[in-house]
Amino acid sequence: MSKKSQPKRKTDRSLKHNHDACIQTALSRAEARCAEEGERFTGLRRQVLELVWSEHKPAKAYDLLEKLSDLRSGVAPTTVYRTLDFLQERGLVHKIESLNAYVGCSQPNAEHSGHFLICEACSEIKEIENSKISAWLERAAQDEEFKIKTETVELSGLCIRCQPS
Amino acid sequence: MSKKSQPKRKTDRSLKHNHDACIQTALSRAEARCAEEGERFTGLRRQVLELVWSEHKPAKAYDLLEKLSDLRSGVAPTTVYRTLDFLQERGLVHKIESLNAYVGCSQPNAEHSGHFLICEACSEIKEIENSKISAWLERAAQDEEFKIKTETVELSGLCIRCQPS
DNA sequence: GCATTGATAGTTATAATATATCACTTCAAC
DNA sequence: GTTGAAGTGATATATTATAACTATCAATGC
Repeated sequence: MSKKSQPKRKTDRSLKHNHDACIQTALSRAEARCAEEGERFTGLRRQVLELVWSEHKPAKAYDLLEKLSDLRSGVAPTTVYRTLDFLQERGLVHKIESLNAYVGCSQPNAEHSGHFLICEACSEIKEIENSKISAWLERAAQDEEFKIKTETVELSGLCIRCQPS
Repeated sequence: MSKKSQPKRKTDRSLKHNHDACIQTALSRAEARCAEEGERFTGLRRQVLELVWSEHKPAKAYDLLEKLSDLRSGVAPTTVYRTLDFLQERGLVHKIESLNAYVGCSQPNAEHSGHFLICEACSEIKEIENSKISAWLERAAQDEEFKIKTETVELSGLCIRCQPS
């Protein structure tokens, strides 16, 4: 509600970034990605994605449901799950399995699974773009002659801001 | 029910191993581990662990509930979840987050999180003991100065037996 | 023995998460 | 403007998980 001007101080990562810009970028990318695939980026889909992106924290389906209900009528669980599925299939959001919750993806791309750092203290989630991880995991799977299709990698712990100094 | 003698042929990994031995080993280890920690390995705990170990496939809580009901009376969801929690805390079972299901752990040890290969075709789960994985992940997290406490690593795909040749 | 106490298990109720199914609407292509 | 597919609404229900309270068991000190 009161997402207004962000602080002037931006000297370290513990301070707020320009999150409105974050959201706008995500929405634009989503729009582009849907266009590429010949899919419609409807009002409902935009609203849900915007809600998911409202923080860098996992959004629970039923919380989205509640917030979405303030924006439009006739919202049921199906509405939310269907839309999240659509967004997931296009790599626009990821499901965090260990939390039963959803986060926006900054690298829209239906292929990648996403690897996450989840802070137990502040709930912030960071998607890590470490291309080596997939390579490593594939190597490990190779030892068992296993063919990976999707990777669930969720690392819980403490982010730098929440670690006792 | 009909888990009797295993096949004589044991030339490749696609064939059954001596799973009864598997279960017995798991139970003995569990017993030992509880003793170490001064915890009681009660009949209920033994039964649940045995059911979890009945296959190298993830067991759903409500399936365990049903099977457990055949073995004793007064079984409710709480019974199962409570017992699974106990077993999890001691590293005797792992929860597979992406499936909401549980598997037995062959390296009873409260510390390790477990890394899994999950076959989408046959459902078999293999826990991989690749100590390098944790090291790699920690290195990746270190880039973000993130302190990992628990790792969820679940790789879905096709095991060697289910890959089209 | 047996009373006390903490751990274990039973019981009931309900919360949280997710899917199935069918009907109605919208939109774009023809 | 008709039509067909995609999108959304609406209702019902399935699945997964926890809360809160009670009863029982089992180890311990007396």
